[in-house]
Amino acid sequence: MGLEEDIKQKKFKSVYQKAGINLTYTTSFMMNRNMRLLKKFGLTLPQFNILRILRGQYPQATTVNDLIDRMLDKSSNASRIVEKLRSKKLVERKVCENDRRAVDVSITKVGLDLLAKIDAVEHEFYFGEGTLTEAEAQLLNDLLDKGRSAYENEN
Amino acid sequence: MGLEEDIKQKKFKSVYQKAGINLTYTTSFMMNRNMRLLKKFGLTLPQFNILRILRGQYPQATTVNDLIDRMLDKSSNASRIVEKLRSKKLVERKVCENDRRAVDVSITKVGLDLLAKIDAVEHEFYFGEGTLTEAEAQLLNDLLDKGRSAYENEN
DNA sequence: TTGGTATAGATGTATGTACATTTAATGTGA
DNA sequence: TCACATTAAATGTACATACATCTATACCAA
Repeated sequence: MGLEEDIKQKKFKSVYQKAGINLTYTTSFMMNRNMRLLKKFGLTLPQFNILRILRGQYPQATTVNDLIDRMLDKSSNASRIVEKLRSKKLVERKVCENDRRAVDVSITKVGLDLLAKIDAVEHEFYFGEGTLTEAEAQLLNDLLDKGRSAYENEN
Repeated sequence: MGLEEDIKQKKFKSVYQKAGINLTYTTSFMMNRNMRLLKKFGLTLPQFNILRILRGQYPQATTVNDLIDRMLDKSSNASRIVEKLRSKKLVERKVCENDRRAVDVSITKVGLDLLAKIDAVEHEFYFGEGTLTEAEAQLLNDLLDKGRSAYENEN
């Protein structure tokens, strides 16, 4: 089914407008899907993203500021998400010794075990081989990078 | 700048994983941008999307249920967004005469005037000609449609 | 007609986001 | 050393989302 049927909009002003709306619709579609998958593991998407960043650094700790830098959605509020994860014992926080303003966050054994379980279904999060060929996926990456390239000075 | 530098992640498991993350990142990038543009007009993105749907139907009214059907993010909570718009005089609500459970929502003159102002900058919301060629934008549409096609039975 | 069910929408709750402000620690220049 | 700016993080507020539940209306079959 094409985009037109999905959102019940018959025509678009231009192929550019359609691409913009298609991007939003497709991403929202996949994110809703991923959210449902993660819910089975008791995680929300932003919680999962932070856990993965922490695993990437493990066994090093990561400050809240570093987390914000590396989150897909730059401006989200890492402090409160970390607190949620801490209350589930998935991460630990301790004041950084070198800079007592900063907070070192690290993933716990419990957190690592949970991520290991999610790894087993991780391929479900993305368009897979049955959907796009490798060349098509590469092309999609290139088009997205090229699209963003016009805005490099922003943000 | 490629995705790797933007999100400070050096490598991906596959081109599919990279495409998934690229989709999320790019869409979030553009939506943040659009949000900032809309803020100048006193609107949030979902409020803007609902106003546009209402204009598409104008002068016919649209029920809240129809709005939910046609919103890009299907599961959002239309009632409360409509109430925000009503408090700004941008839409009107009245109980539907044929079905007193339903609520007819229509855009007001004030709402139409506001959208007309936003139309003047609407091209800023999407990748434009300076960014992708028409053929590339079309290709992007095709890849997104193909990507979603594997999940047609869901939702 | 009536009793059960479906539907439209509103509402409560937990979570997250955007943004401004606050607090505490650090750095810096006279 | 000390005033002042900067930085890291937390917090308050308005808004939005996801989901469950509730209320009112409509439908439908016996």
